[in-house]
Formats: sequence, C-alpha cells, structure tokens
Amino acid sequence: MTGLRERQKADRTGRILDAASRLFRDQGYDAVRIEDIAAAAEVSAGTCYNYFSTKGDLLLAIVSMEVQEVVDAGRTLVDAPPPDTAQALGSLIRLYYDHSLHYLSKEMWRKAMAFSIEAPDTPFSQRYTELDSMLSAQVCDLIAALRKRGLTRPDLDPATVGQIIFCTLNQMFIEFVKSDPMPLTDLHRASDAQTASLANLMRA
Amino acid sequence: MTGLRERQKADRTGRILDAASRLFRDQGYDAVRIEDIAAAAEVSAGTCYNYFSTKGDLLLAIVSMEVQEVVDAGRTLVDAPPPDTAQALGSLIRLYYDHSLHYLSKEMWRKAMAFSIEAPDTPFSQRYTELDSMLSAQVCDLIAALRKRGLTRPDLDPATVGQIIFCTLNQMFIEFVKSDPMPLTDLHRASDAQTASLANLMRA
DNA sequence: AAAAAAGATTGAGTTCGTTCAATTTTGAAG
DNA sequence: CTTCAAAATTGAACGAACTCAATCTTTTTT
Repeated sequence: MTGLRERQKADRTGRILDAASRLFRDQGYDAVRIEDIAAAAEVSAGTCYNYFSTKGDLLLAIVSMEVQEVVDAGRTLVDAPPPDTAQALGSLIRLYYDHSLHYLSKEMWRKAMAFSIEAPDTPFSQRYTELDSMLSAQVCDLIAALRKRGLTRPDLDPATVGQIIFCTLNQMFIEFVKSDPMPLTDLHRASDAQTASLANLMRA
Repeated sequence: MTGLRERQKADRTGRILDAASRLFRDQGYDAVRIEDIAAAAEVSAGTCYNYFSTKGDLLLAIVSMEVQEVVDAGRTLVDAPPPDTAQALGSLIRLYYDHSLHYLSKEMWRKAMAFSIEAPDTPFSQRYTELDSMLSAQVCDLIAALRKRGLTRPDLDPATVGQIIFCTLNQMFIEFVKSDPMPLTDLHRASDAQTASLANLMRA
C-alpha cells in the first residue's frame, strides 16, 4: 500500500523534473535559477535540494532519463541487427545521435557531461556513467552478434573493438555539442566516414 | 623596448598563475577563492578578471602550460620513434600519462576538462582544445612514421587510426582522473592492453 | 484519539564568483 | 615639468547556489 508521504514524494520529484526539464530547454541551464524551478514545481528552493543534491545533479537526472530511453531503443536494434556490418553500426549510431537533441539542448549536454566529469560521485553522475557503460556494452554486443554471423574477421575481440567505437562515437558527439552552429548532418557525415573505415578494418 | 606597463602586466600574469597553480594543487580548486589567489599574487580580486575571464579559464591556462610541455616532449619522441610499433606507441602514451600528475592534481584535471566542455569558447578553453588537437596529431604522426618504415599494414590510414588511439587514450585518462583512488599503474595496465590489441590489428 | 516521533518543507542567511563605477597609475604631448 | 588621455587597479555591491534551524505534516505508538 502506498502511503500519502510516498505519493507526495513521487509527485514532487516528477514536478521538479518536469519543471526543470522545460525551463532548462526553454531558457537555458544557466539562465534558470533553482528558485524558478521551485516556483514552477510549486515547492520551495530548499525542497529541490531534498530531492537532488545540486543543480547539476538535477540536470543529470533529466539527461539520464533520456539516455535510458536510448538504451531501450538500442536493445531492440541489437537483438535483430541489419545483415551488413557498416549498416548495422550506422543504424545504431544514428539511433543514438538522432535521439540526442529530441528533448535536450546542446547546452544541456555540455553542462551534463561537464558535471559528470567534475563530480563523478554524485547519485545521478553515477547513474549517468552506468548508462554510458550500457551503451558501450551495447556496441560490443552488436559487434559480437556480427562476428557470430561471420561478418567480421574471426580474430576480432568484440569487447575491445566495441569500446573503441563507442569512444570515438562519444568524442565526436562531444565535438558536436561543443559547437552550437554545427548541424546534426555534419555529425552523421563524420561518423559515417569513421564507421566505414572501421568496418573495412573489421571485415572478414 | 619593453615599457613599464608591459613588464608589470607580464609580472602580474606570472604571479597570478603561480599563486593559483600552487593554491589549487595544495588546497584544491574549490577550496581556493579568487580572493585567496589575488592576495597571494598581491593584486585585488578584480585584477584577476582583467587577466583571466573566469576562475575556470585561469585553471585552463595553468593546465595548458603543462600540456604544452607534454607536446614538446612528445615531439622529440615522434621524431625518433622506437623500432617496434607497440613499444613506440607505449612510450608516447607513457610520456603523456606520466607527465599528467606532475604539477596537476586529479581534481584540477577534472575541473579543467569539465570547463573545456561547458565553456568551449573561452580563450584558454580554445587553447586547450588546440593543444589536444596537437597531441592527437602527434599520435597520427607516429603512426605515419611507423607505416613509412613498413611496420604496419600498408592500407592503414594513419589519420584515422591516430585519432582512434588518441580517443581511447583520452577516455581512459578521463576514467583515471574520475577515480581518486585509482593508481597510475592501473592506467598503464589498461592502456598497455588496448595498445597491444591495437598494435596487433595494425601489424603489417 | 492524543501524544510523541520521524520525516519534510521552508526561506532567511552565508558564501563566493563576478561586475563595475570610482580611483590610481602610466605614457605621451605640449 | 605639467597636463591630459588611456589603461589598469580596486573593492564594494550583486546574484545565485547551497545550508540549516525552525516549523509543519505525516506516521506510529500508547
């Protein structure tokens, strides 16, 4: 049985997350004060700190929800990968990239990534890092699936290659969010080139 | 002829950098207030902002000086690389990693990396990014030199492979600085494993 | 049902990065 | 040497993240 206290807690958490998510995206992370979020969520500033340890951690909670969605979407793709190596990798990467700006702005990504590096022990920083590992593991799984089908050279270590791919993926994404004017198509182009080159090295 | 004004400017810049460098390392980035730095440098807080746009940018100025040294040291190694692929890569990487904690703490690295992502357009953020590119280019140069000597398969694209290696290098370093208790030897171990695996893929 | 305990909320207060108008210092011109 | 403009320094004031002692609400106990 869910007590009143528990329900209120979930309610407030949701209101804070919703308010922060909307305000961050509309007005920018820096422009939004904790008081603004509190007001929109109909709580006080102090209450926000009962639920999230810092403003940065609140942001990472929001970002983590998005990344969780991407992990889920990626899983279905990895379970039934396209028959071609380059295409399989390309599809997964495109899935990641195209989701990224759906609810989050580049500024939010910059701040989130920055925060996860400078404060790695915060609750949602750990969560974010964990989700990152899941994405990396997903790429490894895809490589493993492709190898099982004889689409790669047999001496390829899926874990090593998967991590390397995820690394470059990540790096290109960082460069993407660091440059506000850079369009998503440029990210695709750069990623496709790298993927093609790697797929070639991996070929059976 | 160097005027008084110019000399004083250089003097103050140096004093601020020295003071900040020492204080950041001794007391931690967050624990040090701009006022503390100003006092140690015998200027006022406001003056610090004449020379550096933010506290984070001041940190990046310090970090950039260190990275510049590493770039210089790396150049001599790339100009006369060891005869074996794995050894050449290993030496360069070890050079990078071993320099990293000489004057900078892990916390300083975390803050610096975070700041360069969240504020990429700041003067020393741009400088830092530029130095990062130099390091990446250096790895590419090393691969190219090795290929020229017939130590790698001839269809290897040095630029692509170099960037990939630098990427993973960087990622492992980030994980290293994110974990305060992790010793440098663990970073070496992880990096050596990856290097060996990659050198194998690259072999002629 | 009342009382006590536990849990949450609140907003005023603290701290520190940053800004800026007033002041001082430097360099050039007369 | 004096005067003036330009450049730099200064520290008080501001704003926003975060803290915490007092208060209020929910749950448990008697």
